[in-house]
Amino acid sequence: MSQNNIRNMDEFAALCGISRPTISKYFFDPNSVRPSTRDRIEAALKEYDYRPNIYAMNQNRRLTKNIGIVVPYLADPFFAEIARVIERRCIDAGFTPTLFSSHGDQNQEIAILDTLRSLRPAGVLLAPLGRASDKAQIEEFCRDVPTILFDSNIEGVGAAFVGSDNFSFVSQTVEYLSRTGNVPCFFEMRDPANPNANKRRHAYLEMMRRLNLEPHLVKIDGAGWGFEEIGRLGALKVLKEGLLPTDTVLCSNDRLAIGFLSACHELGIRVGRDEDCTIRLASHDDHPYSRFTCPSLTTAAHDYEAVSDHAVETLFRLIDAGGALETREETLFAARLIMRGSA
Amino acid sequence: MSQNNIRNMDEFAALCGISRPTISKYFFDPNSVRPSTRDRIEAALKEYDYRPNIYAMNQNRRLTKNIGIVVPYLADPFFAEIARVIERRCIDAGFTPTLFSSHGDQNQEIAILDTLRSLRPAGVLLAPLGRASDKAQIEEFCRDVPTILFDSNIEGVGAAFVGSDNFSFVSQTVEYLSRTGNVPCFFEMRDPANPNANKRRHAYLEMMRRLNLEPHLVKIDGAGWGFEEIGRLGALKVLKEGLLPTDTVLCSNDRLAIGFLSACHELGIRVGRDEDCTIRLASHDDHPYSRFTCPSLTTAAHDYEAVSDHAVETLFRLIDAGGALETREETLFAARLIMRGSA
DNA sequence: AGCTTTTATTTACGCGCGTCAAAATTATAT
DNA sequence: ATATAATTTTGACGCGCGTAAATAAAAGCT
Repeated sequence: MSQNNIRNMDEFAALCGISRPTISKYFFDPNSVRPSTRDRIEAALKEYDYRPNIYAMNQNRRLTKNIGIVVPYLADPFFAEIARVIERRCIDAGFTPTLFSSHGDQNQEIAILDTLRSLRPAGVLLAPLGRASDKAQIEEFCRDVPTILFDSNIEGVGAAFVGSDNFSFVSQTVEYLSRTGNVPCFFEMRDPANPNANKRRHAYLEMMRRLNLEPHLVKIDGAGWGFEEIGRLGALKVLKEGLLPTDTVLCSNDRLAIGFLSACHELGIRVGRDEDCTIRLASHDDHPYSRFTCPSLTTAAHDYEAVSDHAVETLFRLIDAGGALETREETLFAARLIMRGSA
Repeated sequence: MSQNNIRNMDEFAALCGISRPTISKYFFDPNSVRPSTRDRIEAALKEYDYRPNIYAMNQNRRLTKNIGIVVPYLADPFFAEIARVIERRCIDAGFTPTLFSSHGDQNQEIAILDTLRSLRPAGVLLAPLGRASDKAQIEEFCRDVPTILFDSNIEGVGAAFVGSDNFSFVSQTVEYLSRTGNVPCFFEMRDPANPNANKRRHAYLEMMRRLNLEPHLVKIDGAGWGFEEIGRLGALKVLKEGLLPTDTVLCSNDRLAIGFLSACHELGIRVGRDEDCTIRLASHDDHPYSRFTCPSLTTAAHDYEAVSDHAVETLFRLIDAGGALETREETLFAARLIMRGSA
């Protein structure tokens, strides 16, 4: 690699012995030039280490190669993990992903959409905050920018939704718990931030109806995204006051369950399938930490890869199609029951 | 807010009744124009909702308002949290932060630096991978771009380093454990990815020497960033084979400790201070989940806020100073011992 | 060899804004 | 009121690249 004195594409083109428009074409899509030309450019690229100025590049392109990835709460390893996979796929496809986290805050989510607008991305993968989202703003954004929603759906908004099938999650855990032990009650936040929580409650009620079992909802107080602490405090209250209707608890999600386990430990209550255990606990999501809790969590796992891959593929189709699909697609992936120590 | 038909700064300037160079000046720094002018611009801004094209804007600016934030592993909530705080500070100061995660991979880290170069950021806050980093590349990057290292130091690289004082962490935990119980052994990975791990080992050895106690290092196998699983497998091996030299264990970091607790639970070993417990366990970092483990983790806490704030402030000073500080600064913040159930 | 199709070159313009210098205006101080 | 300093306006150029149309060259085919 020689000294990099190349100031612009003109100079690089001269060094290549190839005209600038062709170089420009190459950088937009390396396959759009003849293989022999491509080889010559890439040989020169190796030698001179030139990179076009991204600002000048994106200024007048019809379409940038940028992709926005927005998650509601990055401190949740679940989202960190899914963002990682999506990012990888975008890079491999020649795009430049940028990751944003709303950090559980509506204003931040709106600010991110605003920033994204000015980035003029080819497409956006958006996991909305859910109940806390300003739906009108998101809807307007989706009209302007090709967007795929994931994880958390907003009816009719965005070109497609890719997520998990909440009924598949809950039906499997309910079926397993009720088959192998006592009737499960459903432990959840009173006002869940995420629409998946509501779907899970409905799925629980529906499953209990089908199994001809009496449903019990245990609703706990708390707001925000600190689910572990909310679960812990809620469980402490419920356990201390003897409000738990059954000895089998199904948490709406793993983070609540982690808090529940913590409360049980504080109170000396043993959780699990063993003889000396008084509570069985299961949950949903297969949070990255759920295998390291004590006891490890029985849970229903997202198909991370499938959700990520399908979201990205749908976005690429959307981009190729010029920003609109024929109909709004909704794709849900089934869960996989993971039996561990807690139930 | 009226219809946004404004195509460029010229049109907006015309609507404002203010010349374009002044508008341009305003967008670079709102305080650089007379208050009355600023008010007029901001009134028009409210009415017409214009935003300058960031690509055209950054193309010829001496300095962009971009700041790069790079963390080694975003699926670790510790980094997610610190990134969140740093991001907030940057936005409040009028910068545009962009978050990158190396995902524990050297090639990704290098690719990120490459991307950052072409973003021409005003400054970068970089938490390197550590041992896995390509130091030569990082060094070269730091020569070109004003960079503050945080969390994990590389001697002599970057304009400054901001992190935690590992000796403060370990001295407090060692002192506490040995004062209130048995001699602690030090549980760590054989080849730690992070330089802090080495500093912690040295601090442990030094503290044991000072206290006139015999040190015991327990080194476990494993590579990568899945510390919980590495800790779990290591603990299973050590516990099963009776290789633990003392009943008091000090883990190098919380994520290893989470795995250790998991192993103990699997083996029916009770951890904590109570009579019926056979092991006491403490650790370092105050990982966001450490208060929810069973038992909750006694640990030494980073001063998140102080590290984030000081890193950001140092970066701003660096930017103001034109990209170079007189001398390379190293700032370390002390830990705070957090006593919980595990020891 | 002659034809067609594909690909590259030439030439030229424009994007939206940063920036500069000189002139004009406005605010502040005396 | 006048001088001085601070700010804004005017007018103009350039940044690095996208893109378009006309032309030329190369490749593929018969």
